[in-house]
Amino acid sequence: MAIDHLDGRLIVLLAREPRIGVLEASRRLGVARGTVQARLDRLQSHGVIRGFGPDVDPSALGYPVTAFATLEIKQGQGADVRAHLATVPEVLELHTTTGHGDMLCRLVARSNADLQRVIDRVVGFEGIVRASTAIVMENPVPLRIIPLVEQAAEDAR
Amino acid sequence: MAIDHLDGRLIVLLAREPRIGVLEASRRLGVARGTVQARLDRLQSHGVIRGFGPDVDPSALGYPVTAFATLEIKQGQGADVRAHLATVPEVLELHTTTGHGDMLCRLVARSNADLQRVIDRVVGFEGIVRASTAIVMENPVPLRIIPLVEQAAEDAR
DNA sequence: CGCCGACTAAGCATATTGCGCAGCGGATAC
DNA sequence: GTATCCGCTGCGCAATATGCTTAGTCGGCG
Repeated sequence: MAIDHLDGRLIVLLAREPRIGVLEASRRLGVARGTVQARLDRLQSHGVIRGFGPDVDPSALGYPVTAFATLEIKQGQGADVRAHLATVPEVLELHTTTGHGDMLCRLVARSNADLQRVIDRVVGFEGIVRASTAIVMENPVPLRIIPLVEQAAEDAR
Repeated sequence: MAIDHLDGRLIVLLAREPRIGVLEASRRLGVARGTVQARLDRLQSHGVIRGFGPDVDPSALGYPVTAFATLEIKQGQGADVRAHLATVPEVLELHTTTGHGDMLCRLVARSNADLQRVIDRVVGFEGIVRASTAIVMENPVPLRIIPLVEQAAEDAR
């Protein structure tokens, strides 16, 4: 779904100041409250905005180490491996990618030593042929969406 | 910061039903409103909960293609490359990782053809020696935090 | 034993929400 | 040209939530 300029401003506003409500947003955007409400409903029902879940920082929870693991899977074992990885809390996300029928997953751990435990648990499963892990040192660009929203809103102009 | 069982339940509740307010949360958890308010304040001030930003779906915005690019950087060019990548809206996140002074970034694009444009823009910068890209086909485990929160709350028990 | 921190329960003024209403363009179809 | 539709506005209403304060209770800890 395409978004227009007002949608873009609304999303950016909400991203920057999530605590504000519909009424405050309408004041900031200079439109009627009903308009903001209608736009929000539309954005949510169209799935552009999935929700407003709390943004939890794993490092504040005691998991300061992040890593990405590339997994090589034995043919035909994909579904089993997925189910296995879904049971590991430290697996924050999992993608299947082009390449060699591979998967890429994001892991967190309590320490570098703990990462070993996590990796052992991840790869300790029949069907995973090989895993190569890259530990994250810095995160210069944290997961963001604002620039893309602005781009999309601009395109619709 | 360690979280206790009530913190864990609160976070999970908010993650599952973000629209509920403090009062409703206190009803669901069976505790007083002031308690929920105090817990929330504490979680936020300690950075466990960074905020409640809208969860935007790039594919609904017209960017259905996701890819991960591993970048090899020329020595000493790290800072410049970071600044460059930060200007590309399609770069949703960027990490520096162990390995070969490498970086890993998440990209989105409007189509596979458009991905070529994005990659050209990403690597069209002096300082990037090589890039290898993996296109995401499926996302069996979307970015999640609930299992980790439950784990952390359990550990504190 | 006394203190302290956390939780409960209640109250109050204010702000926000969800909802419906009529009116008003601008764009579109005929 | 004109009828129609759609989105936005501005308003009002009752119901509800918020921010804040107070007082009382309970358990742990030095």
